[in-house]
Parts: sequence; structure tokens; C-alpha cells
Amino acid sequence: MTTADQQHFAWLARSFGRTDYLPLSPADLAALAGTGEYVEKYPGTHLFKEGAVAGHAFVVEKGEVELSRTSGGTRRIVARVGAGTVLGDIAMFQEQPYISSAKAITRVRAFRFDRNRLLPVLIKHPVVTLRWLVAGLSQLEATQRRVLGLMHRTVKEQVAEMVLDEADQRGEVQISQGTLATLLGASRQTVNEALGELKAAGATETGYRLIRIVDRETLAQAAGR
Amino acid sequence: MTTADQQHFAWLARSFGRTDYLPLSPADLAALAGTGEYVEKYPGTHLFKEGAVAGHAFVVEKGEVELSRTSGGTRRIVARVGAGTVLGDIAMFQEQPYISSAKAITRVRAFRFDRNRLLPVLIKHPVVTLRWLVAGLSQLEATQRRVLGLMHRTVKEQVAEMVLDEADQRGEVQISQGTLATLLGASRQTVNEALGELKAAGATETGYRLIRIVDRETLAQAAGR
DNA sequence: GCCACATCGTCGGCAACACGACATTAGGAA
DNA sequence: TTCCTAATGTCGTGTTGCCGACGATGTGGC
Repeated sequence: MTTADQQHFAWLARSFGRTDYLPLSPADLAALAGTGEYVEKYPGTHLFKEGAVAGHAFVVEKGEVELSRTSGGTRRIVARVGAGTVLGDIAMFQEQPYISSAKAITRVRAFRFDRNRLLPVLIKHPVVTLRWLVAGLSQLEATQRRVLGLMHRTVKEQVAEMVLDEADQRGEVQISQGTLATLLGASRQTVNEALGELKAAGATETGYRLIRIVDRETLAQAAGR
Repeated sequence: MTTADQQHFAWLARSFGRTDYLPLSPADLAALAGTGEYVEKYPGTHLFKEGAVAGHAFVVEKGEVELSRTSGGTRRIVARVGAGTVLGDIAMFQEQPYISSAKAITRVRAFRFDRNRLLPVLIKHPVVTLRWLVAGLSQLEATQRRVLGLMHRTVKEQVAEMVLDEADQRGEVQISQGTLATLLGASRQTVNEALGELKAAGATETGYRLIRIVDRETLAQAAGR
């Protein structure tokens, strides 16, 4: 086993959350590594498409991926995710069609698990199975909590909450107001107005494809709760 | 092992979905049966409360349970579930507080798993683990799909969809308009108006604590999609 | 520097819906 | 039966937010 491989395994381990009571053993990791391979994706290409039967799961190692769903004719962006995210595993385990499409925004490097190779390994390594699925449950539960938290609140509150969630270390979010609106299921105009009010309150600044947090406290206030 | 026990095991097996490719063995079931016991709950009492650390998971065998969450001061009913539903397992596996409260509406009989006894058994029975967690993922994913499907639609559409979903074999739903409104996050008045329109369209009839489907086709039409 | 295109900022009109108020009716308990 | 409570039906009124429209401004390719 090469050093590079070792590093990849360590990275893989970090990608499955922090369920501390069930650590992965090196043997577990080595076994998992044999159940798939790395893939590279160019911007605009799909890792998988909604509706296709799920034969693979992905772990993003590098780059940005956009998750979208089409329901009733209109395409909605569900989330934008980066390195460390596990994708498509839920559909894969259930052996059902993917519930969303995953499209590379930037250049993406990801590890692709092969369902047929993975299942036998998981049966032999129950600890890995437990860890993986608990991680999956956590993720799904988190998005559910988020959707529930966003429902039935004013657009201004939603925007404030989303900005707080998505901001990087410098307190910035690089996203167009239009995309943000789609993410929230609101109109671009209303989002723009909400951002205007937040700016007036001294909570944020806005620029071209950019939102910067000025006063975290005021912003949290505006988000309510 | 008594015959009654055997039947209970069979019922337990049915409660964990239909992932046909991994059937439970009698030995698996026998092992699971030793990890908890049956409990009886009177109407109005809680199986578990939001925020309490999850040491148990439940499988409802008989009766109706109401799931609710309090967020930002207001209590919202998330769902009402019946026999066969698995509750609290997600929080239990993550060893975190329950994300919702579960209250018995009618007399409830349920099997209660004990976390500390369950985990060692699951490690020894990877097939059961895989089955259980996949079932959990399916359930969580289904509610997520449902929430997403209800978002950004008119109250009339939401009501129509919900009635179609919840109706029993006779095409009836026994629920007060107020509760239905809470479930949808709408006001009672608006729900009432929506039901009035559905009645006028010949899709449903309404009574005291009752909604009856008259014309399924028209109702589906009103639900859109 | 120039131009096409994406994005931002702002307006008026309109539909959905929450909220308060109130009258009416069904069910259940004494 | 009688009453109390819960549930249903129907008003305005005010707010939120969508939509279409239009101009201003930033960005990247040439």
C-alpha cells in the first residue's frame, strides 16, 4: 500500500462524520478502498442524474457540486455541497432511483463506490455499516431539520438564516441573489428587498455575487430564534 | 419459545420495510426480541419527549401516535402514525436528543428497544443492521420528499394532497380542520375555505371531524400533479 | 476600449393568506 | 334533557410576497 493511498483512506474516514463511539479500523478502511475508484468530473457534467437507478455512491474529495430536483416541471436547487460530502448513498442502499441530480460546478474529484462490490464488504464489516448508515441518517435528518426550520417564515428571516449557515470563515457567501432565491424557493426581487433591509440594519453588505456579514449579532437577530 | 412470541417476531419483521434482498433469519429475530420489551401507553401520555436523550426506540404495534416538534415557541404537529411505524431509532443510533415528541392518541402498545442491549446484538448481526438502517433511511427520505412536495403550493393544493395521502380504505379521514391546519402550517380559516372549494368542485364532503373523498379524480386534479 | 450578457436595484399591481371577530352546530358529560 | 366545549362556517382587514417591467451596473471575451 502506497503512502498516497494511506492519506486517501484517512480522508475517507474523516468524511463519515463524528460518531466517536464506533471508530473505523485500518482494516475496515482498506476493505472499503477496494470497493470503488476515483473519478474526475469537469464543470457542467453530472455525477448522477435524477431518476437513474442508483448503482453508485460518491464521496466528494475536491470541488463544488450542485444538487437539484425537478418536481412538476420546475427544477429546484436543493443544496450546494463541497469536499467531504457523501452523495447518492441513500438511493444506492435502497436500490432505487436517485432522488436528485448532482452536477459539478467546479472541477470535481470524487471517490465512487460500486454497489455490487460494496455490499458484501459491508456484511463482513458491521462496524463500518453501522457508522456509514448512522452518518447517512444524520445528514438526512439535518437537511430535514433545515427545511422545517425554513418553512413558514418570512423571506427576510430565511435569507438571514441561510447567510449565517453558508458563510465561510471570512463571513462571506459567494452566490448570486437569483440562485439564493431558487434555493429558498422565493423570487429574486423579494430576496433583493430582504438583503436591502439587512444592509440598512447594518447586518450585511452586498456586492456582485457576494454577501458579506458585517454584524453577526444583528443578523442572528433578523433570522429570529 | 411460545407461539405468541413467534407471532410477535413475525410482526416485528414486517415492520422493517421490504428490502427483499436481505431477509431476516429467525435467529436474527430471536436475538432482537431480547433487546427490549413491550410497553403499554394510555391516551395523552408520551412515548418520548423532544430534547430527552434517546435511549430507546419504539415499534408501534397498536394504536395512534402523534409526532410534534416545538420550534420558536410554537408546537407543530409533524405527523400522525399508526401500527408498524418505527419511532425514535434515528435519535437513538446517533445517541442524541429526540428530535420530536411522540404522544399516544389512542391506547398504544409498542415494543421498546433498549439502546445498550441493542447495539452489541446489531454488531453481531450485520444483516439486521443493514436492513434496519436502510428502512430508517427510507422513512426519513419519504417524509423529506413529502415536505418538499408540500412546499410552495397553495393551501388548497396542500389540503387535496394531504387528504389523498391520509384517506383510509373507505376514502375517509378523521381529523379536525384545526389539526389539519397545524399539520400543514396553515390557518384554520384558510383550510376551511379550501375544503369549501373542494366540496363545491364535488371532490370531497365534510362533516364533524371528518373529510370524505367523493371523486378521487377531481381531488387529484385539485392537488395538481 | 467595446460589447454582450449576467446581475443588481426598484416600482406598481395583484393574489394568497394570516388574524381577529362572531354566529352556528355537533358531541359528550352530568 | 341540558349545558358546556369543541368544531365548523363566514366576514373584513392588513401584510407578505409573486410577477412583470425597466434601468443601472458589473464582468469577461475580443
